[in-house]
Amino acid sequence: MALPCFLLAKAKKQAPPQAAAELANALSGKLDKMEVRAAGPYVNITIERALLAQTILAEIAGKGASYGTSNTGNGRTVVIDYSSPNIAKPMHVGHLRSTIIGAALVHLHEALGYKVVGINHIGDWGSQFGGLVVALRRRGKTLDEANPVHGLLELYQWSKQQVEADAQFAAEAREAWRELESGREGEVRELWRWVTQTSLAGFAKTYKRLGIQHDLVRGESWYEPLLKETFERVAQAGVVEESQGALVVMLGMIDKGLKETPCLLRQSDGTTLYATRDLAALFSRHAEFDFARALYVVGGEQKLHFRQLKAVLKRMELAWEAQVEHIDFGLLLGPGRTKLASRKGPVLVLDDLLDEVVDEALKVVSEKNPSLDEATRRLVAEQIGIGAIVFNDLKRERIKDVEFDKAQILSFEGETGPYVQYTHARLASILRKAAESGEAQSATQLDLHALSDASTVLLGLARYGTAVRTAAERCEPSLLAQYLLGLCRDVNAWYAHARVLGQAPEVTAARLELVRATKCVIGLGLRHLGVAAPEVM
RNA sequence: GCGCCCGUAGCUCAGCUGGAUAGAGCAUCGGAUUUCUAAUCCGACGGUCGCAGGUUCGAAUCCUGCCGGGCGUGCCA
Repeated sequence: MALPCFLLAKAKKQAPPQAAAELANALSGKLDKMEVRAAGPYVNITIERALLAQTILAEIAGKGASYGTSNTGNGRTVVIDYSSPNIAKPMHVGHLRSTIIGAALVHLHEALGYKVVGINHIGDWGSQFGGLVVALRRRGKTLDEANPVHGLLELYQWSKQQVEADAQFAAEAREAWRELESGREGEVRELWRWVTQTSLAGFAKTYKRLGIQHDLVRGESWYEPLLKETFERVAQAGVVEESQGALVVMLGMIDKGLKETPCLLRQSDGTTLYATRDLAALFSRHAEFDFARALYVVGGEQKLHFRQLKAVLKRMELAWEAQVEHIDFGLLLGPGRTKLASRKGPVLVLDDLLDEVVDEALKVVSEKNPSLDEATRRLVAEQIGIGAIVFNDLKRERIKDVEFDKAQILSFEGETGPYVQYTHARLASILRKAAESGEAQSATQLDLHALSDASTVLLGLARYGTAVRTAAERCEPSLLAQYLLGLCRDVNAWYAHARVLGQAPEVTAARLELVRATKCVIGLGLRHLGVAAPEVM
C-alpha cells in the first residue's frame, strides 16, 4: 500500500521525500504487524499478507449479504424517475438505457441505506390518445391476447394514418381528446383507461424479465389536475412574463447559457407544455417525499429541459433545486453509429431483442455444458442473455454513446456480463465440490500463507464498499461494473494456478474461504447492477 | 451563430477527480487442460493521451485557444 506524501509536504512546506521520511519514522512501530518504509516521496506500508487476508475474509464471512452496505442514507429518501415509456407503443431498445441505469441506481442507493422510491412516469397523456380512442371505437377492443402490445402499436399507427387521411376521423379524434381532457367519466375515458392498462400489462412481462419493479407507476395524466396550481405558484413567485404570446420564465440572469432559451410554461393557445407538467411532478414529489435527491434518468438529448427546470426553481429561490439531478446518458446507436431509436422506421422491440439474445445464450449453454437438464438450461440461458444486455449497457460511463453491436453482445467473451457470471458459477462449482467431498469442514485451522499469491484479490475485495458508494454517489453504475471486471480478472488469474481442492486441509480451507468471499462479492455486485448471478452455467 | 458533451493502442473503452513505468477487452500471432467448467488463463504485438499554449515539484486529468465529431437550440415530449 503506497501513501503519496505530496499534500503533506505542501502543508508542512517540505520537500516530499523529506516529509515521507518523517512520516515513516513517526509511524514505524505504532502499526502492529505492519512495516512502514519511505520510498522517495511515498510511504509504503507493507501489511503482513496473512493479517490482510484474515481481516478481510472474516469481515465478508461475518457480514454476508450486508457486506459493502452502509447507513449513510438512513432516514433519507431518494426519488428515481426511470424507464418512463410511452403508452400504446411497445418498449423499444431506446427505453433500455433509462430502465437499466435507473434500476441499478435504485439498488445502489438501497445499499447505502436510503429509502428509494422508483417512479415510472409513463406517457399516458396527449392528443394522440384522442385518435387512439376513436380507432378503438371503430375497430373494437380486439387484440391478439398473446401479444397485446404489438396489437396496440398497429392500432396506434393506423389511428395516426387515419388522422392524416380522413378529416372526419381527425375531427372525431380532436373531440375525443377534448372529452378526455375534461376529466369526465364516460366511454372515452374508459377506452383510454383500457389502453393504459393493456399497455402496462404488456410492459409487466418485460419488466419481470429484467427484474424491475417500480414503487410507483404514475403517468403524466395523474399530474393533470395540478397544472393550474403549479402555474399559479410560479406566477406568484413573480418570475413569469409574456413573450411572443406565450408565458415564459426568463433564465438568463440565473444561467448565462440560457439567456436565449427561456422556459415556456404556457402556449399562446393557453395549453401547457412539457416543462409545466414536469414542474408539477417535481413540486408534487417534493411535497410527498421530501427527497434528499431526485434523480431523472433521462437521455442527454433533454439536457436543456432539465437545466431550465432547475433554473426555474432557482429563480423561485427554492433551495432544494440542488437536490434535483438530471442523470443523463448517451445515445444507443445501431451498427455504424446510425440512429437506432428513431421515431420513424422499424423499431426494435425490446422483447424481441431479449428473445434473440436468450436464444443465442441457450445455444451456447447447450454446447458448453450439455450435462445440464432442459429446465436449468433454459433458466440459465435467460439469466445469461439478459445479463449480457444489461451489463453491456452499464459497463461504460453513462454519458458515452453505446453502439449496439449484436455480434459483440452475443460473443459472451471478454469484458461482458457472462464473463462475470461465469467466474461466479465456477467459484460456486468449487464450493459445491468441496461440500460434496466434505473438505470444507475437515479443517478448522486456516493456513493463510496459502493466500500469499492472492493479495490483488484480497485488496480488491476490500475495495468493494468504496466501489458501491462512489457508484451511487456519482450515479455511475459503470464504476461497479468496471470494479467487477477487475475483480474477476484477478480471481481468474489466481485460481488458474492455485488449486483449491485436494491440498493440505489448512491450505484448502484457506483457499475455500477466499473463494467463498469472492463469490459472495461478485454475486452482490451483479445483483446491484440488475444482473443474475447463476450458480451453474 | 449560441449552449452543452465527447476525443487515450487498428476497434471499443478504463484511468480511483493532480502522483511512481498510461491499463483492459476485441482483433492478430504464439502458448497452457491426466486433476476444482478453456464462456478461462499466460505471453507477444500495439501509445506524439486530437493540436498548441498555460498553471507547478509533477498534467491523460486543471485553465485558455484552436481542430474534429455528437446532442440541443420559444409554443413537441
